[in-house]
Amino acid sequence: MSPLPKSANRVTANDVAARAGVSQSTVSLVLSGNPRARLAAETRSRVLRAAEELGYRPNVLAQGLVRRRSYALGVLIPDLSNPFFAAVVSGAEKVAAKEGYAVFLCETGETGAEQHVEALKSRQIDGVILDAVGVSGLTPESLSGMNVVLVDETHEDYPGVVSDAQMAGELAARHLLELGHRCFAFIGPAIDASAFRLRERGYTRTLSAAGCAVASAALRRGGATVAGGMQGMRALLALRPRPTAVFCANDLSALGALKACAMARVAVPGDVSIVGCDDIELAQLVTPELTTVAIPARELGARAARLLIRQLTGDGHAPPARATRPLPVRLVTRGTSARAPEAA
Amino acid sequence: MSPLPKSANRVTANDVAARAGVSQSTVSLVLSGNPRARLAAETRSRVLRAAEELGYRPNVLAQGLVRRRSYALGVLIPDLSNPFFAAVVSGAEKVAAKEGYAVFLCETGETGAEQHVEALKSRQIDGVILDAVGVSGLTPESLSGMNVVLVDETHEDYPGVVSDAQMAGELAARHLLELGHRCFAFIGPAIDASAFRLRERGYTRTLSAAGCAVASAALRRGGATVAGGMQGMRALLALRPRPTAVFCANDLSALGALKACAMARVAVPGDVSIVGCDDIELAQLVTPELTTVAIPARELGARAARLLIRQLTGDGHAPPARATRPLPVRLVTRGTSARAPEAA
DNA sequence: TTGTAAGCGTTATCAG
DNA sequence: CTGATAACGCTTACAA
Repeated sequence: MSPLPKSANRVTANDVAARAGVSQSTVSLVLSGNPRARLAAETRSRVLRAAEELGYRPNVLAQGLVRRRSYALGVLIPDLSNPFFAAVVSGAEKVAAKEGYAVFLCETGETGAEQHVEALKSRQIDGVILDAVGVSGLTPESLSGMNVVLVDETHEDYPGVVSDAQMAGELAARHLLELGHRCFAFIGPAIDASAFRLRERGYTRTLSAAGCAVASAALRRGGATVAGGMQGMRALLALRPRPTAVFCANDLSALGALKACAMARVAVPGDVSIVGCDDIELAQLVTPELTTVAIPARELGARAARLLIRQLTGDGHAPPARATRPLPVRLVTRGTSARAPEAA
Repeated sequence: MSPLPKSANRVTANDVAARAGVSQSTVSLVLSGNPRARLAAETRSRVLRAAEELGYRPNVLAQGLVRRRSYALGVLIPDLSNPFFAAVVSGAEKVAAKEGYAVFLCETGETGAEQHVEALKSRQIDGVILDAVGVSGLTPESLSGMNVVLVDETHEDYPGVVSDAQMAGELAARHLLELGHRCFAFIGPAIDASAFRLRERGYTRTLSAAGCAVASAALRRGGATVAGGMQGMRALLALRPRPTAVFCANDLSALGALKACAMARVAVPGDVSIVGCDDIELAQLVTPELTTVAIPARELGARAARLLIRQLTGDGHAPPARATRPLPVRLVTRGTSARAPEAA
C-alpha cells in the first residue's frame, strides 16, 4: 500500500477512448451523455465494452466541476447519539444512495452548524437536509443560494418535511386524560419552531380544552436528552401536588424521566404515568415498556431526501417544492401509562 | 474602483484576482499555496483582503481534481441504528471535520459494502474507515489502491484500530466466575476476524482455563441485535440445566436477552446473570442496569480517523501506519450480574 | 455520426 | 516575487 494512490491506477475516459479507438468526447457521450445523443450502435457498444474491460468509473469530481453539481447531499443533525436522528439520517442516506447521491454527515452539536454549512458549500454540495439544527439561529446568508429541506422544523423560507407534531402532543394528552389524570406536567426543550414546541402546544392546548391547565412549575425546560429528562423529572417529583402524568418531548427524555422515577422509588405507572415521543427501539427494552407516540423517523429522512433531490432535478421552474403534508403519528400504548392513582 | 463580484452566485479565485489586481495564480499561491511561497507582504494582504471582502471560498472539487485528493473520507458501517456504530461514526466525523475532511456516511447493511466502495472511489475518496462490514467478504480488488483503516476487525492487509476484544471476553468470564457461576452461555454472531469472535474467544478460553467449558448448545449464534439476543436467550432458557451466566457479544443483544428474560419471568440477576459488551447509553436505562464491558466507541472512531488522515498526510514513505495497540476495555459492574443461585 | 476545442476552478511549473 | 500556462477528468457546443 503506498500512502497516496500514486497515479497509473485510475482509468480515465481517455484510456477508454484509446482502447475503443474513438475520441474522448465520444466516450463521454455514450457513457454519461444525453440520451438524445445519437451514436452508431457499433461505436456505442465498442465504447461500452472498452469501459467494462478497463473498469472505468467516471470521476464524479470532474463531472461536478463542469456540471456544477457534486451529486452529494449534506445531512446536518445535532447529535448522532440520539437514535431518532440516527434513523432520520439512515432514511435519508438510503434514498440518496439509491438515487446516486452520496451524503456528507455533519454533526453540529448545539451550535456550529454554520461552519459545517460553509464547508459543504465549498464542496459545491447540491443541497442540505437540516434536522433540528435551528435554522433561525443561522445567519440568513449562510444558507443563501442553497437547496435546503428542513426536517421537523418549519420556516417560511424553506420547505420542510414534518410529522404531525401537534397531533403527537394531542394524542398524549387525550390518552392521559382518558386514564383519569388531572395533574399534568411536561418536560422538553424551549426551541421555537421546532417539533418539540409543537408537541408541547398540542399537549397543553388539549389539556386546557379539557379544563386542565398545566401549571408553569410543571413545565420543565431542558435538553431533549436522557440527562434533561432525569433532571426534569427530579424537579417534578418535588412538586406538591405531584403531577401524576408527564409527557416528555422525546423518548430520550422520557427514558431519563423513567430512570429518575426508578431511582427515587416512585412507581411507574402506579404513581406517575410517563408518555414519550418518537418510539425509538429502546422504548420497548425498558421495563415497563414506554408508552409513546410513534414518529416515522426513517420516513422523515427518506422523504426529506426525496424532496431535496426532486428540487434539484426539477430543472427550470417547477413549483419550488413546498412543505408536504405532515406525516401521521400514532399513540403506542405500553407499560408506562395507567389510570391515575386515587387522589390523596 | 475595483470590479464587483461577478455573477451573484459563486465567487472564484479569478474574481479575487481581479479585485486585488493580481493574477489568479498569485491568489492561489497566497491562499492555499505552500507556506514556503514568498510573497510580498503587501501583495499577500491585498489578496487576503479581497478574498475576505468577496467571501471567497476555494472550490474543493476543483482543488481535488488537480491535487488528486478529495479531502473526503468514507465511513462504512452496517447499521446506524446500533448506537455503538453511531458512536464510532460520531468520533470519526468529529476529528475529520477538525482536520478539514468531510465524511461520507455509508450504511451498508449486511451486504452491499461493495457498491458503496465503488461509489466512493469514483468520488476520489481519500480513504475509508470500515467498521464491521466484513472486509474478507469484499472482492480484494474493490479495496485495491484505497487507503483503508479497519475498526474492531483485523486483516493482514490493512491497519486497524481495535479494542482489546479478547480481554473484554476475559473480563466478563472472570467476573462471572468470581460470582460463583458454573454453567455458562454465550450469545453472539459467527463472524470471523471480528471483535465479536475475539470476545467470544476470550470468554470461552478463560472459562476453559477455569475448568468450565461452555457447552456447544449454550453457544447461540445470531445477529448482534436486540432480536438476536432475544432469540438466543429464549433458546437458552429452554436448556437443562439452564445456564446461570450469559455473556452477550454486544449490548444490543444483551438488552434483547434481558428482555427475553423479563418476558419469560425469569429473574435477572436472581436466576440468571447477563453481561453485555460496549456500554452504550441505554445500558444504564434499563432496570436492572446492564453489567457490561465498556468499549470506547467514540475513541475508536476518532483514532481510526486520525490514523487514516495520518496515512494520507504521510507524504512519501513514512512507516505505513500499522495497527495500533488495542484500546483498553473495562468491566462496568451494574445490576444484571449477581452471585449464582444455589444449585438445585 | 464523431472529433475538436473551450472551458469548469484550482494547483503547479516555469519563465520573466 | 509574480504571471503565463499547462494540466486535472469531464461535459458540451460547434465543426467536420
